[in-house]
Amino acid sequence: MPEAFENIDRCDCNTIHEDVIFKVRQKMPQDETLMDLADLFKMFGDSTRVKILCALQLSEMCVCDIAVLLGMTKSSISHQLRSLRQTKLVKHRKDGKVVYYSLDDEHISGIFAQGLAHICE
Amino acid sequence: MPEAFENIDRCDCNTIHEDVIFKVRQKMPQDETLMDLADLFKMFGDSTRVKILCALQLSEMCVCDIAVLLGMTKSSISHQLRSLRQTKLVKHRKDGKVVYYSLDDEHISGIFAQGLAHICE
DNA sequence: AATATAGTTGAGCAATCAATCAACCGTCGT
DNA sequence: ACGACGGTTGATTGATTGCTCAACTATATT
Repeated sequence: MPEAFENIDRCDCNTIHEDVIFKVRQKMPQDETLMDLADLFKMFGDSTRVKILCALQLSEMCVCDIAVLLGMTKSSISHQLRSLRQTKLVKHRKDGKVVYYSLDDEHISGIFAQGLAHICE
Repeated sequence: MPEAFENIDRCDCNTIHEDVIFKVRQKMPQDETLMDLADLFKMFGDSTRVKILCALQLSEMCVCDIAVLLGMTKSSISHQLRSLRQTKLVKHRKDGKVVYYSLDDEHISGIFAQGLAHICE
């Protein structure tokens, strides 16, 4: 039994196209990469975070600014910014009491553009 | 009170940078668009769906093929394919008993590429 | 020192979600 | 007609998740 079918125990069906499975398995990125990719896109999969990222694309903003803009509490915004910080999508600088957030990745606008292209098909 | 602060009732803080909020609010895409965008990226925010999309990028596959490849049940794969179908990310053709799935969007590879670029920074 | 404001944090809760299970449909081979 | 197989579906369940609330830190003002 070739290595391509090592997972057959957890699967409830027979193999139909051995060649396809073998070829695809060889070319697939490794599991960890795809997990990281999913975790990244998870950040774009919530409307609040999308709005925050979209806003920061237009201007650096403090937590209060974002809260007023979206009509939400500082707390909820702060929680989301924490996630975005951990995923290295936003960065922050402190000026007195105020914490200013801005984008920390040049790929974000590209990801948005591709997504919008799909929406507006 | 300018219209830029119409949401101030749901917010628990004073406005700091009126000009920034006003400018950003004018340039932001409308709410519905951003909701749709989040719904799209939600599809990329799960490792099983990412793997399915990644596999279909390499070859057309039937449900059993994908199940064997990922070591999961037909049922769980079928459930995920249903979501991907509804979001117009994959299409299917039937040949006898077998249902073949393939990508239905040319932007997917672009989205993947941008995401991977962020991962591998 | 006292107060107010900007922001963070952890616990709790309701909603969302992905895998499981069992039942089912449709097509093929006999 | 029957059984086997590929695939779908709905209900259930355990886990994840986003917002709220309350408590807290830190900086600025008086």
